[in-house]
Amino acid sequence: MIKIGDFARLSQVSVVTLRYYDEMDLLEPVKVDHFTGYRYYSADQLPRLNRILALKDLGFSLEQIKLMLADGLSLEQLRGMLEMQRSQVEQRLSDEQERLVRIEARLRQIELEDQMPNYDVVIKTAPAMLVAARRVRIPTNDQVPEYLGPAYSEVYDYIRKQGAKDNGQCLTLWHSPADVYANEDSEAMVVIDRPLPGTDRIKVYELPPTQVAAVIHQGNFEEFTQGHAALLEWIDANGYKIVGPYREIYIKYEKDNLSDSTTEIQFPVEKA
Amino acid sequence: MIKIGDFARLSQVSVVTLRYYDEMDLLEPVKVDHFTGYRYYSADQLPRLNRILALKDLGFSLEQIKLMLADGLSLEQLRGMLEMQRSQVEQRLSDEQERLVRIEARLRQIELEDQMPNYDVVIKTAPAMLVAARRVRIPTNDQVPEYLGPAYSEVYDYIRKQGAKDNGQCLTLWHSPADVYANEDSEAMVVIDRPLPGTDRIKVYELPPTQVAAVIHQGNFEEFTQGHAALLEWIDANGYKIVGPYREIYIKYEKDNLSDSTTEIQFPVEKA
DNA sequence: CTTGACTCTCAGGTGACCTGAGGGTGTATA
DNA sequence: TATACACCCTCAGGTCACCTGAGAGTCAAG
Repeated sequence: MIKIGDFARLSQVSVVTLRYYDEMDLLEPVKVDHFTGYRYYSADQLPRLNRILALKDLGFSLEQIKLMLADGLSLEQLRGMLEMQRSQVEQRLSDEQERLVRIEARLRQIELEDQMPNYDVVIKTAPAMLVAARRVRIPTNDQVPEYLGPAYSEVYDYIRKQGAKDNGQCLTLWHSPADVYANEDSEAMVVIDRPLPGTDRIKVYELPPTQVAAVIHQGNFEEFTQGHAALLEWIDANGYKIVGPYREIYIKYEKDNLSDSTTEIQFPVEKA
Repeated sequence: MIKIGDFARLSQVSVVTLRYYDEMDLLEPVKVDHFTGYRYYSADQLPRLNRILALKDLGFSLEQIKLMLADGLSLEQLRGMLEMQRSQVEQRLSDEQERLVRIEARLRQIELEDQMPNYDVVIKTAPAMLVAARRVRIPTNDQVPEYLGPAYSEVYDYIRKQGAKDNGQCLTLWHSPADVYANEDSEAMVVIDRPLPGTDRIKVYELPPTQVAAVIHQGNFEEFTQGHAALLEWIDANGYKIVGPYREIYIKYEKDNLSDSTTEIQFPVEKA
């Protein structure tokens, strides 16, 4: 008959934790005094407690440990749980490894530029969307407005003519690589909420959900190259690779005040 | 002016999370309608949100991120935080790696023995303790009781004669390696609560706090070898090394019923 | 004017504990 | 025998980064 404090000293587990394990039905004292509520343990309970600690050390939750300590658990089930745990730990391991890579990339960037980077890259999954699109080839970089403008007008007109509605989102897909600025192959798209028939000039299809690396660019379209550079560098430094045409999503756009625009640049990526 | 739901869709952050960031003063809407409580965001806030997400991805807490986003933080401080984070991530990384090793050791053991291992090894720090000790050499393994018994009597007598008190804990230090069972060099110790003078035969000193790998052995002393074997195997499989004489701590001990004893076996270890 | 999508606040939950308040218990010493 | 002191109890509330759900108010379209 060992009082909780002595049992705590023996096992190096805090009194609070022992009470918590009691409450969880994970390790119940051999006796609880009915009048005082005092908990009394036995030396025979140390192996069970040690098993709990060992399993906790392997990363199992108390709930899982309770299962594993219950008798009637087959060896197969036990092995299954261990294997699941192994794969989870492997996952966490690689997560931490990637995190470390990202931290080191940021440190290097600080060394080089003497400031926090201007762009923060985030990985996300762009949702599936139904779009109406007009694809055009643009001879030189400064002709972009002159080609994209009419392309968008054409798409919007078509949508209106079909009696459908856009939901306000529009984006451009650039089929040429990010570092090519001549004869670019681009696609002006407007998101719509229900299917329409397509034509030769206007295609209607669904963009599937896509994992992308993204940055927010604020200001003129001419400075997009900076965002592209930041993204390309990040993608390279963090072990991703580009797997499709990149997207420009126009979040804030006023013709009269182009330098106050906000645009998201998204590169579809996968882990290399 | 973007409503919270649209801002959530743009940023792929849940509405709940945005409200939480507002409450944390991490990202406050540009405007909150005083009557309805509706939050309104601006596209200009996306870069800040992206920075929050990027830093969260590096493993920082929201509290740390708040600091890092506050202006007036020098580049030096920033670099310091990143370096701290790097070392913490490295720590977690090696923790997970060790965890993986332990899981795989357990899986192997299950394959071999077709059951959960009998002993669960835990790493802990044995606290510092003040002891009175009598060191004796024991010719053969079956003479252990015949030598240790008188040694303990001598220590207890000495403590009593000095008018001091033992606190009930006693242990044996084995200076010979665990796999040697002849001519063993052992030390019978009793924990005391205040300093005593020593003699030729009885030494009084403080055992420093020591990191140990430990198992609980239940039953006869003759079966200790199994516990030793389990410990040695674990220590080897998990990349530790033994750095001192091992200890036997008598937790439950009745002369009349030796097979109902409980003993802790502790090997002082360090990471190899 | 209704419908339906959206928004608000507030309370409570998650896991594995820890802290502290307020009060009872057990034993050794003056 | 009184008292000091270490120990034990329960219960409430906190941690972190959110999520769930209830109940009620708001907005835009039809």
